[in-house]
Amino acid sequence: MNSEFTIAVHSLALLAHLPGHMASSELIAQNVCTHPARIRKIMGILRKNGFVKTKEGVGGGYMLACNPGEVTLAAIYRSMSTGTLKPHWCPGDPKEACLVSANMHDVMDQIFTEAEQYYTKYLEQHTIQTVLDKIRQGKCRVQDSQ
Amino acid sequence: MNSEFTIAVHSLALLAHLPGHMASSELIAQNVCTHPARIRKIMGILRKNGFVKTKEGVGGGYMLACNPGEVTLAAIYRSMSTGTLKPHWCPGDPKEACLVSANMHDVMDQIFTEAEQYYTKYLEQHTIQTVLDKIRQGKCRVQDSQ
DNA sequence: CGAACTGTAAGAATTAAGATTACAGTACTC
DNA sequence: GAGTACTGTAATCTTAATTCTTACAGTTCG
Repeated sequence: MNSEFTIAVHSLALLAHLPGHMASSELIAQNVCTHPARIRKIMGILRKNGFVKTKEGVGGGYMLACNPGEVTLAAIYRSMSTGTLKPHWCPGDPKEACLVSANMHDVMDQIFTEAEQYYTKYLEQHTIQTVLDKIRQGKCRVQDSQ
Repeated sequence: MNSEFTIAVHSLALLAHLPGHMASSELIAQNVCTHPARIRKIMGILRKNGFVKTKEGVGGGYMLACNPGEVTLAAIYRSMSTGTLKPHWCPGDPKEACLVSANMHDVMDQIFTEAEQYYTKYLEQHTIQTVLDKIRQGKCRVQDSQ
């Protein structure tokens, strides 16, 4: 799995956290620690799925377009990363005479797909809001350190 | 996630499938479609966890040391790949003043850990035997084709 | 028009995964 | 006890996935 799901959650949580619920790709990128172009790509997917709205041109950026308490991590995962849990490489060879070698790929594929459903079942329990709550009640580094 | 879990399941299912429940790393490697050295590495982990026994020397190889109906995929996953579901890259920066950036890493880490528990909960439902059953009832390529 | 944004794609750089090689150790057989 | 057929393990090479960077066209506002 790549990190697009994590970055999407981070970006949405950040927008929910900020007073105006709005930020440019550059600001989000700094917060996430990646490149603005990567943020724009991910926000494009979130826009197509209705989680954010885009404002182009001067003073533009991304704006939260959903209720943070209603959007689950499962919904975000589904729009970003469905199917990325299973490894890329797969064992066996369909042309083999041995049943195990010939059918292992299909069997494991089915198992990974069903396991992913359990995975997303957990993600249903979290929303952008609950993530934000966890973040806020987490240790406040700024005051702890120095 | 890399493919060690899948290969481990494949190897154990193959051993359970074979009459003598035994095979060399080279035979397994051919069946899985990978290199014998990779199989030996994975079988070493399975041996340390008691799933197989090793016989070195001439006529040696790996032998099933467990009841295929009792060993769940969850047990195999735990010994091979715990923690590999989460992406390697992680967003945010603990040194940031912004709470979201500072704490996102810890929060997502916790979420991925808990989601993995749901994932393995599904894997509890499968054993080497149920995988083998699926393989055997799957379409038999050898007779279908040609 | 020009400045400050987004949208998108191509290519480079980095990192993880997998393949290969090598060789020491073990056990069987002659 | 020498030779053969295995495993155990580590180092290195290759390939593929991920991430970064650059570039530029399109949009909006002053």
